[in-house]
Amino acid sequence: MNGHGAWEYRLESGHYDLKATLDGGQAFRWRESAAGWEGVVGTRWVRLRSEEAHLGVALATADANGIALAQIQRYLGLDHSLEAVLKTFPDDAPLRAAQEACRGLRLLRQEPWECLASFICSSTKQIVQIQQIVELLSERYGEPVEVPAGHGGARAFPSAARLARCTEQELRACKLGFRAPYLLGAATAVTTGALSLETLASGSTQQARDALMTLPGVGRKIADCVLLFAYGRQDAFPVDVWVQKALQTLYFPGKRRRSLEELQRFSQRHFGSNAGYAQQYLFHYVRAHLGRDWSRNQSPARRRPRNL
DNA sequence: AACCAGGACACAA
DNA sequence: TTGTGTCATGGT
Repeated sequence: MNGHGAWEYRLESGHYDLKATLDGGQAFRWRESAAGWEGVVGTRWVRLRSEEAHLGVALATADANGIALAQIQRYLGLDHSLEAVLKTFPDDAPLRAAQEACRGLRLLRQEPWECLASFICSSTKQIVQIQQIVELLSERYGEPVEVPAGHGGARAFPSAARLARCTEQELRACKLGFRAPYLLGAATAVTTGALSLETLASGSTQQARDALMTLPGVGRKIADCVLLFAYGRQDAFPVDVWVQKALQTLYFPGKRRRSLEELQRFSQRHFGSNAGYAQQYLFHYVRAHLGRDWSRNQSPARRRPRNL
């Protein structure tokens, strides 16, 4: 244990961009402090700090048998080679630029329920607002987890069973708005076993997608987010407004507007065996480096004015 | 102060 | 199939 009541470990990681990965729209509970990125993985408080070629990992309790570290390693996507993944990207200008701009960005492997619930809350919300919602849900309905001495409290993301016992009004009070009945319905389906999140790990991606899409509030995009960010399905390719604009502008510049379905098909055949990774690189690239004006001015998806 | 946000859904044509 | 209005809330 160090001087601040936490147990310190390390994970070999190569260069790892914690901000891009933990604060880039995959997960919503990580906060940066002076000592590093703090969050909860499962029922464990964790603080991460990026060093030269490894990650410093601080835990609230000793990890005698290495189980905690193994879980965190998996969560961070360290059990696969980033270098090998990037080599499978097609050699085109947009992806080269995205790779250059996103060094050290990785895909996480989150817990399915937390990921699913978070993205049900995500529709038509900015990332900062999703973070607020997810934090409110955790504060009010999550179980407390152990934290280092002198550290403020922390809670796990609430279980499906706990959220299923909430009323729609209680969820609306967490700023969910029209998404409240969606989350309630999904929590109920998962709790009763109408949908088993465990069995989605086996079977084809399409089968898992169909199963997820039976849940209220879960369409193609949110299903693909869960498949990619929780189940590691690289053939999932979530197309949100940003990715849609990125694909249209970078791959069909000045051409007629491609429908969502067309972009979906293009992505499947163009980006190869790690399409999901490419998607996250494009998403992060256009958001972080091209920014908001780009989305306004060149948006081919922008709704045309009424009365015209 | 408008505009838009890691959409889904019911409904129209 | 493809296109629209609606839903709730607040950041920029």
